[in-house]
Amino acid sequence: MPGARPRGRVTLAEVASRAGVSRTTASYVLNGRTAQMRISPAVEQRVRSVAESAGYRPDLAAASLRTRRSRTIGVISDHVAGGMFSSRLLVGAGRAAREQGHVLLIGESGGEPATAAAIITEMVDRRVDGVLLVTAATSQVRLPEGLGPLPVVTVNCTDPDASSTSVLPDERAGGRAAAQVLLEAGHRGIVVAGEDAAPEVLAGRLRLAGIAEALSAAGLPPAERIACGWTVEGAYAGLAPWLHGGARPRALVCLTDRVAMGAYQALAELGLRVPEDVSVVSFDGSEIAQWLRPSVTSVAIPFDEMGARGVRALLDGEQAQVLLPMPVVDGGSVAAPGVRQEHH
Amino acid sequence: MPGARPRGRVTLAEVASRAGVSRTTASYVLNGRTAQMRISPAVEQRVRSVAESAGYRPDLAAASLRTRRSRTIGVISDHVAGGMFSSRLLVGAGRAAREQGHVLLIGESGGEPATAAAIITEMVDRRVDGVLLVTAATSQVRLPEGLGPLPVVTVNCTDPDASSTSVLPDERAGGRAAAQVLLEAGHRGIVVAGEDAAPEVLAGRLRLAGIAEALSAAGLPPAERIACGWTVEGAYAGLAPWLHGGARPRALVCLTDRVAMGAYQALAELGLRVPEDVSVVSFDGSEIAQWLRPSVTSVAIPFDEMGARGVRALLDGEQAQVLLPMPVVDGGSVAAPGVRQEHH
DNA sequence: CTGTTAGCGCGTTCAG
DNA sequence: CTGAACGCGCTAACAG
Repeated sequence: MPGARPRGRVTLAEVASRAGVSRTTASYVLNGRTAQMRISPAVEQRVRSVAESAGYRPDLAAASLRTRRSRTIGVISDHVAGGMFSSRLLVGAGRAAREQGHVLLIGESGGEPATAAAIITEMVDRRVDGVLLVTAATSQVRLPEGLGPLPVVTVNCTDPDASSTSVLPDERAGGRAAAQVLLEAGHRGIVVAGEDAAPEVLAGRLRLAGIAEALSAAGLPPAERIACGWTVEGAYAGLAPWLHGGARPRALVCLTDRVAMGAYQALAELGLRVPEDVSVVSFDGSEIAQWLRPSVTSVAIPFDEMGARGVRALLDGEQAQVLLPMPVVDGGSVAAPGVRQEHH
Repeated sequence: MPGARPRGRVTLAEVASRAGVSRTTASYVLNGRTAQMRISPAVEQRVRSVAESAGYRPDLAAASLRTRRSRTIGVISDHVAGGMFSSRLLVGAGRAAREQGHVLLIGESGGEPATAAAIITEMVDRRVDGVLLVTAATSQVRLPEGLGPLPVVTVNCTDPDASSTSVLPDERAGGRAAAQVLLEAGHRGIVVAGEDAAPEVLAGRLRLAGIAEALSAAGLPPAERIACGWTVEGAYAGLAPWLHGGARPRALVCLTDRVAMGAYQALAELGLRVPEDVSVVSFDGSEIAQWLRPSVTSVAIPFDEMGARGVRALLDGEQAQVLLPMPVVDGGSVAAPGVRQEHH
């Protein structure tokens, strides 16, 4: 059929008239309500094929006006979009949203409450169906005002009252897993490098708790702690003097991959090899872990999955605190204590 | 005034009636069309204050139905959201969009044309005002179908006909800048590590061209090339044998920060120090550059700015190929050739 | 049973 | 400065 180019958009009225039915009937057919409306299969078929061949797409603005829903989910984050790998959360969330015909509206506050408030206003104005409140670091956040009765799921964070549904990595189990990797390799004396200082950041605390649990369960004393922040520079600055002072750890748990990178630098400076001299395990499962030489075994934050689960929880109206497992990504940084290689 | 809680939303009709005017008048006032409609200042003031105190917010779905605009921008990317630092583009784009009362609708195709098509459909259905087509790597892309007459700005990429407005980093000038840093430090023999192989990736080619230009302008012969991909592993695997074979470069340009990281690993293995033995400059300006020890001087991709410029170009209807400067982020990886430190 | 008429939702805008 | 129509899909009430 020549000249049948689908120029412009086709309205429901047009589909209806071409199919020789009313808008109402067309609407019911296309929304799958033929059963309760007892519409004849013949009519249904006709409407469907017309809609199909005309490339009919409902105008979501019009539908939205009526239904007060927009098939749109708002994602409000502090530093997720710009984050090194937390941004993967957006990928998982986007995929899950698309599977249900939804789309993501994003807004990054940069940690500014005023910006967050502005973002919320914009999203509410656009009638988002729900909001994902996301943080780059596992933490507690106060639910911002202005969301009204909108469904909210907090991802990688909880609010103080734990009143909302939340999706979090199981950091405590992750901590146990990290320690377990070293224990199973035969290590006994484990040193932990990293900070738990920032009071609103939960990850450090929980990871430490998990490590402590695993050691305790194995009948071992608590691990030695080297406080050295969360960063590459901090880790190097904290560990280098300690090592220069003669410390010779055999097994090191770094609380983030960045700390592991700083640790590698400090160890290399002393000529200590991974894993021959020191076994290392870290957290986050970021690309950094794989880039180190040898790659470091890391307990991964499942950002992708967190985003997807957050969206599903939102759309399915789930009411729960979801704890997602943190998979151990094996690297080449762990070995049995074996024979200690001596050199200077 | 007690009990004046702003429950639910206030409609324009309500504002109008409270102010004792028609919806029309209220609409004109709130849209700033008082001048052309010759509305009295008194009425204007009254409407404004009522709207303000009632916390009036227009229903964008309704407005959208009429105006066919949504104050929403679609961002369609391949691997930006999950990218290590290209995700910063979303931050810049979001900020610029918000400044103009717009919001970002994102969709990541993962490089799948089918997914991209689905995303486009969803965005068109939601009447986005325009689309930012973004790639994580500087490249050429064919404009996808289905966008119809929607304004499109390509960011970090161009289409083969260069028909659309595009925003790109000035990779060629960046290449010149990288070489310049080494030339100004007094280096003459420069080696380039990295790949230009992938035909659709422009960055490598342009960076190389810029480097060649700078060397040529300085009356120097072309740089030696070590092809070793774009990755940490690739760079290490490519450079280590070369160095073991006795090569002793004094100045190295790495085509990405990841290559620089691999280069550092290979250099360290040979006991070659940066910058005493080898000066290193790289590209991307990612966080990796700062984490290396010493941090590597890197020619940065201004992702943040690219996102912002892309949005502005879209909203202002700009028609041009924008080339953004790539700032040199100084690190501690460059020194004068000076006295060569010998050791093994 | 099968399908239609009619009005809603809310801001915008043309003709008064 | 106002009345009324409009954009488009949804759905309660109703007729063939």
